[in-house]
Amino acid sequence: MRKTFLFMDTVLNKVDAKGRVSLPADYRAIVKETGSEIVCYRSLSSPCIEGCLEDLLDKLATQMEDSLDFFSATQDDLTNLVFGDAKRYPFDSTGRIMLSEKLLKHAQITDSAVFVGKGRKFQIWNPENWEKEEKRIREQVLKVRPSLKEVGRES
Amino acid sequence: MRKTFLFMDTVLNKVDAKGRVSLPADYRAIVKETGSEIVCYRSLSSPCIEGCLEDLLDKLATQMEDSLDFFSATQDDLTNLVFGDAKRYPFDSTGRIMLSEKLLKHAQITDSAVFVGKGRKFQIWNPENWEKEEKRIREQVLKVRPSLKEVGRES
DNA sequence: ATCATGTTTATGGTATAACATGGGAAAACA
DNA sequence: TGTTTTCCCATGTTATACCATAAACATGAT
Repeated sequence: MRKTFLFMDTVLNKVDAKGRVSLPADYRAIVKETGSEIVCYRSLSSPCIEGCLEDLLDKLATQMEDSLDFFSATQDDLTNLVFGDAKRYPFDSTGRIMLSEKLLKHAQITDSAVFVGKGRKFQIWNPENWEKEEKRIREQVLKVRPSLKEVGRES
Repeated sequence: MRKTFLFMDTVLNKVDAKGRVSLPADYRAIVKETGSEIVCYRSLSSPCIEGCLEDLLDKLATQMEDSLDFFSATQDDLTNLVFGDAKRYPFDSTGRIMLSEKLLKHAQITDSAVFVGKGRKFQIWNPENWEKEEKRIREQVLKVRPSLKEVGRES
């Protein structure tokens, strides 16, 4: 069981009529090596699916248990929101997960999907939506931090 | 025995004339793997049934013993209510539990019920009531704490 | 570079197992 | 003995596991 792992890269895969899609091989390796499982839920902020290892949500559950008391109203709302939407998505022997209708609809995904690494988490986007989103993010970043234009150039 | 136990997802099941309802398969797996039992009681704050593993109530009892708020009247009353109301709900070979008239009435459940995951706990709602409740939570949470858009992101 | 070869990955199709749910028999209870 | 609860079988549906092929990739030799 390795200590560090990162969901990375951007991978385009097909989604078949049953909603099946191959989890990128690198992601599968992470699941195997950590012994955890993939959990997905609708992103609260974007029209995309978000995924992470179950370990991360378990950590969140423990934090909530410890920081807020058993009868807290805030805890009530939060846990409903987060865990009511999340669900395990195990992959079969060929490496595919089956996305639910709810998730596909939220992300406007029909016949193909883009996996985007985010470190401890990843996102699954409709390809056209992701193209726009990536553009938006790049422009936003350069607006806020013009100095980043120089990043990566050998000078 | 697995490392993490999280009640998740939102699943709609039918309730038959006898008050029987299938416990979601994922929940049953948790019960089997932990060797604990499902305990249900009327929610103190909402018109719904609340459930968890017996282990969790045991933890609550221990917390009350050890608490510096040993004489907190409120905590005391709340725990009394829970333990006075709680009861084991074992499931049969087909995976169904039989909800009592008391619980069904409190949650206004008749012919169908929605299981909502809450991490270490879960809730059982009348479908229409849950629809309203989910809407309320989403609006409430995003209004009060916009930063919660970041829930689940590593901080 | 180009080609050949073996390996991993993606994807379509299908068989199998698991699940939810209706119904009913046996057991417990009053 | 009537009522309730528990247990088990039967069925349609759905999800899962598995097989087969095709595409992508890495590797080494020419």
